Amino acid sequence: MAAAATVTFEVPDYDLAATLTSGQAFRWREVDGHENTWENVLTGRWVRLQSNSQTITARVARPIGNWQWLRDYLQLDLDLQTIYDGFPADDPHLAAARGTCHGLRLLKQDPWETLAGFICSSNKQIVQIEQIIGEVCDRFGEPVRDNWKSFPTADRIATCTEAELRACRMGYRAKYLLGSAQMITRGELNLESLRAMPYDEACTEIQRLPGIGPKVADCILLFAYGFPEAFPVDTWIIKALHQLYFPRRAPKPKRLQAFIKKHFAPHHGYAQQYLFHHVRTQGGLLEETSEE
DNA sequence: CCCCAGGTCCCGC
DNA sequence: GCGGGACATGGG
Repeated sequence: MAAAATVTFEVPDYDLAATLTSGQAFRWREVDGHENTWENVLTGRWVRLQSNSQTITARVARPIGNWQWLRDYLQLDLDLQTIYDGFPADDPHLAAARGTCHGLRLLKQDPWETLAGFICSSNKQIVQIEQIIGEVCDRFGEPVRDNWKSFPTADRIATCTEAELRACRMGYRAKYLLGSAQMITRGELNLESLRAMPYDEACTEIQRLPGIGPKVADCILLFAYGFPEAFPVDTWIIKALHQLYFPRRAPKPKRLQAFIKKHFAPHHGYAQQYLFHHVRTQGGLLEETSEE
C-alpha cells in the first residue's frame, strides 16, 4: 500500500457514532461543523474519521503506508452478523437492542489507556470520566497537534504525585491510578502477558492492580483485549437485567452472574454493550418493559 | 438538604 | 466468603 494521509474503508454495517459514544472510549471529539466527523489521538498519532453510509474515511497528519493498526482498533474485519447470529434467538430485549444499536462495534483499544480510563470511571458519570481523562492528557501528555496531546504513558503517570493527579479532579481514584502505573512501570504486572491468558486467569491477574475490581476488570478485558466472555456489571446493566429478565424480584449477585454466563454465551460482551447502549440512549427502562 | 454516578476498598461477622 | 459504609467530585 502506498503511503497516504487519507484512506477510505468500505464498511457496510458500521455505526461510527454509536461505537464512539457508547462509553468504551473517552477521548473522541465530534468536529464542529462536520457531519459524523470525529477526532482522537491513537498510539500517539492524530486521527480524523468521517463516516458516510457505506464507508469510513480516515485522515492522519502524515502519510502512512499501513493502516492495519486502525483496522484493528475499529475492528473493521469483524463480521457483525456472526455476533448477532450467536445472540440467544428467543430474547426479545436483545433483539430490540440489536435493532437500535445496529452497527455498533466493540473497539480494540490500548490496554494502558483503557485501564487508566476505567480506573477513573468508578462511581462517575461518563461525561465526568471524559473530563478527567481530558485533564490527565492536557497536563501529562505529549503535544501531538494543536489542541491534542498523546495519552500519557504509565511511566509518565508513575512519576506524578498523588496531588498532581487529584488536580485532574479524579478524587480518591488518584491513589489507584498512581499505584497501578507504578506496578506496571516496575514490571510487577505485564499488560502484554494478559493476551495469552484464558479469560478467568486474565481477570484475576488484572485485579491485582489497585482500583480494579470485577467490573473495571471486565471493561478492560472487553474494550482493550477483546475477551468475548467479559460482561461488565455496572449500575445500568443491573437495572436493565432486573427489569427485563427478573421483573418479579431482583436476584442475588451470584444468581445474576450465573444467568449472565449461561444466557449471553458466547458473545457476552457484545450483548452487554448492546443492552447498555440501548437502555442508555433509548432512555427509560420502564417504557421498554411496558412495550413487551 | 437529598440522591446518584459504567465501583472499589476495607472492615467486621 | 458476605454485607455494609467510606470515599471525591459534580450534577440533578
